Amino acid sequence: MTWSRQDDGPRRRGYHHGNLREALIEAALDLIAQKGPAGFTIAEAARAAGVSPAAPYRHFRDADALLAEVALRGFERFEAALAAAWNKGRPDPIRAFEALGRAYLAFARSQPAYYAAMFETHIPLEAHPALLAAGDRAFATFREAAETVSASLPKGSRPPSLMVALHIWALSHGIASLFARPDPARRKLPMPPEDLLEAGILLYLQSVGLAGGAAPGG
Amino acid sequence: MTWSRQDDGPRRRGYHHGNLREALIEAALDLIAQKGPAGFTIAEAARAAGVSPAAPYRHFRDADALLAEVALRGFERFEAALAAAWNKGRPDPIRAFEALGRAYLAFARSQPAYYAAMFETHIPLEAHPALLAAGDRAFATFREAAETVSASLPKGSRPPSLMVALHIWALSHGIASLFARPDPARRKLPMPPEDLLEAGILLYLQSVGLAGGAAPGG
DNA sequence: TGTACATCAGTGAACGCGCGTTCACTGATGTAC
DNA sequence: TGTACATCAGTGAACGCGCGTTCACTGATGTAC
Repeated sequence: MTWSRQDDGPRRRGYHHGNLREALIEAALDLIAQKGPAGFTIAEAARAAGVSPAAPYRHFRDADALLAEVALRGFERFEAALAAAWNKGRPDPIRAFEALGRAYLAFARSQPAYYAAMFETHIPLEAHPALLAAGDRAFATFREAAETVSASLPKGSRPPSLMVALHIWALSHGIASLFARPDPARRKLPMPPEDLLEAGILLYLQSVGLAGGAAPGG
Repeated sequence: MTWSRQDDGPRRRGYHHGNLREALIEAALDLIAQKGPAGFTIAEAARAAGVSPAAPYRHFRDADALLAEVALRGFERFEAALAAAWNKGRPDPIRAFEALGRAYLAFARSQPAYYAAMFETHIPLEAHPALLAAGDRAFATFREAAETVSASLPKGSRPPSLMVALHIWALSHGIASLFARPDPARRKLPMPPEDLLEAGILLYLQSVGLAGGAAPGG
């Protein structure tokens, strides 16, 4: 027996938590993952953080403010994941674009709590400009990819790169939401969602003259 | 002054409501439209229907059962709207396919409560096979459209019509969810979502050889 | 280095509220004869 | 056509519960001097 602490439970702490803000965000993520974005309350997050129900109000005005913070961090991670996948267009722009799409699905699959906070909480974007901006930064990777790919064409025949970016974003988002999210309401597919998306991106890029090669079979 | 009733409020009724099941579904739709799918309770729906809080339990086991019924009806209406837009491929398959996409967006725009119940309530599809079936029937219109359009190509060069249907469904769903739904979290576009989707469908169909003509500008 | 003090971050008790759910009940409706 | 009776679809009161939020408070931390 030693005099040092022997605690298994949540790190014993003094009167002050020391890191409550972070702990609440983590707790919110856990709760969202378990019960969906609706099944989360300030009180339960406080309980999970081992703190009185009044404590969270020192850090967040209300539940929406906490959710908005979760969504904001989600967008930041999302942006990082997308940028890493795009990898400045290496090894070549078409393959990097496909990797970008796969990263979208991978995020929806592996971070369903973030994904739900980002896309299903109906937080008014006008009231949270930081959230809107973070979403735009994530989308910027699609824009950059579209521009890079587009630059390979002669100037006169380039499709509007904003349109290309929006189309591939929407396609990725649709496949992620319908087929990739780990959710009891997810629909089953006779193929991996990744394959479906990859084929879609390739076909689409061909149609705007940005990729050659034969259409992928299925 | 007459002896006939003069009531403005909810139709005066006797001890029995007579149509409570329907009234509860309508009330649920209203509540979802006002506060999102989470801001709906059995108690409030009962209140809206002018009935005691215990009455709904004669018709629905719990809130989820009521929500599932709303989603089911949503899919039925959705299917009807999509089938009407497709109109058996008239005037010609390509234009009918575009009309199908527009109908998708129109539904998301004009029936946000149904749309939310159908796609955001996370009702386990395995526990509600009727719901899954209704969703499949709605999707069947996309399949039919893809098959019809595909049939215009010589047999050897037809793309898999299931793939085509899934791609256009996902694209429609992504655009509807991100840009078309009337929602405080909707993102703004520099163009009508309908135009974005129409261009996307046309480009995609071109890429699989199913539509000719120049790419739409932007 | 020590001390006084301001500020910060948490406590815990309390409140009103609305929800889900149950229960024995009762009024209305439908049906057999 | 009438009557008895079963069934159905509501009532309303009650319960326990957890949430959001507030309040005066207090322990801990940081800082000025």
